[in-house]
Amino acid sequence: MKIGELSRRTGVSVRSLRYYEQKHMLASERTAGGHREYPEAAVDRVVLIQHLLAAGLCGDKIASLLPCMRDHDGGPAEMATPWLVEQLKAERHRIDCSIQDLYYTREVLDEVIATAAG
Amino acid sequence: MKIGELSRRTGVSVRSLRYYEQKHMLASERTAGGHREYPEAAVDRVVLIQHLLAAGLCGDKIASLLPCMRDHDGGPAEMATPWLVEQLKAERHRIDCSIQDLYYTREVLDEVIATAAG
DNA sequence: GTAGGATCTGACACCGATGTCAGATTCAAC
DNA sequence: GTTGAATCTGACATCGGTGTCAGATCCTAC
Repeated sequence: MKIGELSRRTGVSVRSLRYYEQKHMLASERTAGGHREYPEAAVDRVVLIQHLLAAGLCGDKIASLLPCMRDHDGGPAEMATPWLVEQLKAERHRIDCSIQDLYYTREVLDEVIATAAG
Repeated sequence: MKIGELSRRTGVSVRSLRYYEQKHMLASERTAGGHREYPEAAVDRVVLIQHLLAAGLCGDKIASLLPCMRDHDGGPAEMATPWLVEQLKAERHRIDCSIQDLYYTREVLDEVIATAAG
């Protein structure tokens, strides 16, 4: 499919899709004229990228992580290097901290909301 | 205390403390010569601000939220306006979504880490 | 009084994801 | 063929929190 359709189907702007490609998170074939052509699987891929970005992973990490994931075909295309595994463990720890922080902040918000209501 | 000590005790840079003040998240008295002077309670306040910032609330929201919180003295200094309550509920929802996203992403990371280890 | 460390203000830079605009080119439908 | 919509590239802007630098001023210990 073309980039416009991918944008429509994922809710991600055309601009962002091009950015993902620039950062090597998303690949595309090219038409004779230079237009991007995506396979069906690109939809899931883009959704996944959005999740990872929302979780605070930067583009570079995502780019190196993606080939190490199991995809629909089964095994991963690449094995994570020890260096990458360390990075991912650090990210995992950061995420744990974020989760704790979010729970705490949600309680703070709840208290203020409750106080205003009561 | 002076800004340097507050920085040391909270681990927040002097630059950031001044920024918090500029955004009305943090108040200070001034010496005759213009130097900032903080009460003891500023330490907790700064820690709280860090939590809220880490949770993705922007400075303006935090500034309007803080006076509506219960402090050590008991009741809040101000009541949250209906508008603010709506904002906070929206933030709460955003936080819920973030938590879900983080759990999902953590699973993804775990899977890659496990695959690399196994 | 004086020296040196701390603080002041104001300005500019940075990051990363995204928006937006301009001008050129391609694609699809008639 | 032609035309209008879609896409291309490249550049610049934005946001918020923070880093950093310069030059001036203050505070404290001697």
